[in-house]
Amino acid sequence: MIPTTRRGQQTRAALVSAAADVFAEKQFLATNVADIASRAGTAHGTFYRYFDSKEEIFREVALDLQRRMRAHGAEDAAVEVPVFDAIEDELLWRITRANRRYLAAYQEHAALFAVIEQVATFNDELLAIRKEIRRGFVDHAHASIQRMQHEGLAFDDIDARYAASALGSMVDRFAYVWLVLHEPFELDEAARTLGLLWTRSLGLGARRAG
Amino acid sequence: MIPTTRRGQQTRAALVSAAADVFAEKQFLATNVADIASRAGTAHGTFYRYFDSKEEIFREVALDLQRRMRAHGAEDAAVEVPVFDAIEDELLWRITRANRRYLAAYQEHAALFAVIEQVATFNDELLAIRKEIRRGFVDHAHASIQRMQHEGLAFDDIDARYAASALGSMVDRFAYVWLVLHEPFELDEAARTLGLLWTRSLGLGARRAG
Amino acid sequence: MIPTTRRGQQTRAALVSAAADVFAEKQFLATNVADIASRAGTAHGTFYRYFDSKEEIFREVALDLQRRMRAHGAEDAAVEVPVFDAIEDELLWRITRANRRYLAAYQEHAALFAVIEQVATFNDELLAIRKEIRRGFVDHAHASIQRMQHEGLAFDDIDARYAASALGSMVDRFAYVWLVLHEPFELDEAARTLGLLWTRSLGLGARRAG
Amino acid sequence: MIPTTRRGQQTRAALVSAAADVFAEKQFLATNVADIASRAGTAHGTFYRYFDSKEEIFREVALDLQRRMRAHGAEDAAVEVPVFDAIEDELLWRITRANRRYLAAYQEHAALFAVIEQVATFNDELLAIRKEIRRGFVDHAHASIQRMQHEGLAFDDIDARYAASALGSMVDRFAYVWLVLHEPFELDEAARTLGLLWTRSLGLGARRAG
DNA sequence: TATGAATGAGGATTCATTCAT
DNA sequence: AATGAATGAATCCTCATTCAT
Repeated sequence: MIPTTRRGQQTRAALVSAAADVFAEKQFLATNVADIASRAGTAHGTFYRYFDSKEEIFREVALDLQRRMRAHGAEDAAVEVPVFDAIEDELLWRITRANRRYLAAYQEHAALFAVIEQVATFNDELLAIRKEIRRGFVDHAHASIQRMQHEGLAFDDIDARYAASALGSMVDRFAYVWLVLHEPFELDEAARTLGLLWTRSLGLGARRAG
Repeated sequence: MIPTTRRGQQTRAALVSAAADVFAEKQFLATNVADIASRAGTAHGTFYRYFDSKEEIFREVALDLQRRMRAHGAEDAAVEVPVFDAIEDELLWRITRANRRYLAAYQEHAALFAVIEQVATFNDELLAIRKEIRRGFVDHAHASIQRMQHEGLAFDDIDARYAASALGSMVDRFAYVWLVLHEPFELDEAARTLGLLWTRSLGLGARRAG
Repeated sequence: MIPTTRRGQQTRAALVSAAADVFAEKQFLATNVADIASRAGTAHGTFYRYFDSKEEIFREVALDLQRRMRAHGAEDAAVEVPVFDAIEDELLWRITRANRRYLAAYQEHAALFAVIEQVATFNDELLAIRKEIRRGFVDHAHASIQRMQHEGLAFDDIDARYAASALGSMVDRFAYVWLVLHEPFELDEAARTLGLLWTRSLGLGARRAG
Repeated sequence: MIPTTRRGQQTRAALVSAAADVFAEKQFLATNVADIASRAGTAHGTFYRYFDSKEEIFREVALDLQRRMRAHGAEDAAVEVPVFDAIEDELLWRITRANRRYLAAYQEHAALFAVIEQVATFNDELLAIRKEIRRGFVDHAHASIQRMQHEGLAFDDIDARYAASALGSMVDRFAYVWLVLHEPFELDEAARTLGLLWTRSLGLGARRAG
């Protein structure tokens, strides 16, 4: 339910914000509505004025994150592109930058990503949102690979959809292993490596290392 | 607790087997001990003669799977290696085969993998087992990449550990997206594509598509 | 609380009217104050400006119905009485007409009667009102029977109070079974049958069917 | 759920018995599961081993009552019938006895009847049970009246179904008014009066008071 | 060893009512 | 007078685990 007065809006926002914190701290299962309400400084019952259930507020938190990630991507797109000698250099630069962006966003919200990952394993609606977050990344890759294949810049003996899904998974899961499972990696080196793996696997950087 | 009598051993085995079925069907959270016991044809209380908790029997089921996967890999290693013209051909063949093996195992036990993935998000012990299953795959890749780098067969401008983790994630997550999230892929094409992406990203198949 | 301004009176009336509708639709327990307020087009809090509780507004609705039923009876009493050959004919006519009136009123407000019946089972005040509605009918019958016994028109081997209660119950409960429990009956036939049972049971129509 | 061991059966029986007591004392709405469990001397959770909800145990209590009433009727049917001068005398005797039986049973379980009446106003399943209890009485009356009409013992200008329902309602509601609403009546006089009203209304005792 | 009954902590949700604006 | 936000007590039900036989 959406409040009409300023006071209501503040309360609702406080609940969403508190929920994001608590979910990040205690994950989904260990979080209970009472935690969220008390963290937001409201009565237990007030929660139910705005949300029907713990699932619903979680959805809101997850959608917020999705929205912020998209906004993040857009603002970042305004960055000026340097001049390159070769098209392959530019592609490597672009891909590395996109991966870096994804990793950085994951890093910033790692705890929330971890919970979303968790909830997606037992809640279909959240699974859909999780897939949605992923899709933006993968669909974009799919289109890029197809374009590069047409332009003779990428090997055309592989299926672009398979490749996009696999390479998307590579970045996505690498971030998870790094930031949620805490295997020790480092942002710049990760972005560089993933960029190289990505471009070389598609053939973009083929002559470079020859 | 490990039973001494034959009857006890049968009961215990029946519980583990029933648990694997029920966990695969209803995931971890929705499964309750009563389900497992009744599926095993024993009384509810009997469960606690052999296991301390739901977590413990799950651990056993997960370890069983891990054991079977390792056995699978070993038996498969006995397959005869054909004669190749070039070392790159052989590497592609080996890597594709390893990936195919992983995908096939995942396919066979997809439901259980999905549950392990779920439980690993909120249970540290299971997370360790999950990492263990993953490590076999990734450590092997790490060693291989290092060896290939030393032998001049792979690009040496990337960190082998980063690459192994990333490529391992690629295969692992691809399997999840395919078999748990049900994006439509096909085993042979998947193994072939993953093999090509893997080898090319490391430089092994560089000349091939030139 | 009774409002002084015209606006207040309108709001209060809107609440009572809305309450009657909602109570008839959802019975008492399933009705909540928010329903009534929103049906009346007022804010939730406004309700409590005029009524102390859900019970209180229900009492008002019930009393309204009682008032209307009495008015109904009164207006009906103005109907001209035809000329009869025998006193028994006239009594049958009067009793049938009274029963018909009660049944018709019940029919018109069946849903509300049903709720009153419900609330009377757990609320003493409403039980009193329910009895009140009933009493008008039964006391009148009691007096009539006594008079007829004195005049030799009715058997005097039965207690008028027992008989009045029993016969009142007969009509009252018949209406409930018909209109709330939905056993299929028909108004005219019902009024005729009840009238005959009533008069004969008291001896008024004894010779008639002999 | 039905227990297999003696111990379980005792617990279940204790719960049903406790429920009957508590329902009779506090009616349905004010009764909560905790009351029943503690009255039965069991833990709260034990209740749910045997019953899914408060509604379900109430159904059991109500069905118990229904069963006992039927048994009551049957055993009573064995009473020897005296010799009468006239058929009307015998009918009056039989009807009075049946009414007395119904009133006595109601008297014995008045509190439970009251609750069943209550629950039937908001629970469809209980309403069905309530109707069932009533039906035994009314159907029997319906058949009797038809038979008496065929044999010329009862007026045939009224519909037997209407009459049976009305007269059944008369007895049923009289009992309620007496034993639940506590209007002061007395068993023997009530049975006598109801018997006379019943027979005379149908014409059976027509000459008697002539 | 097996059985099935008993336990009781724990958490979600509702809604009549009060309060601040 | 009206609004709608806030309150929090009350109660149901689940289920992992323990116990008595």
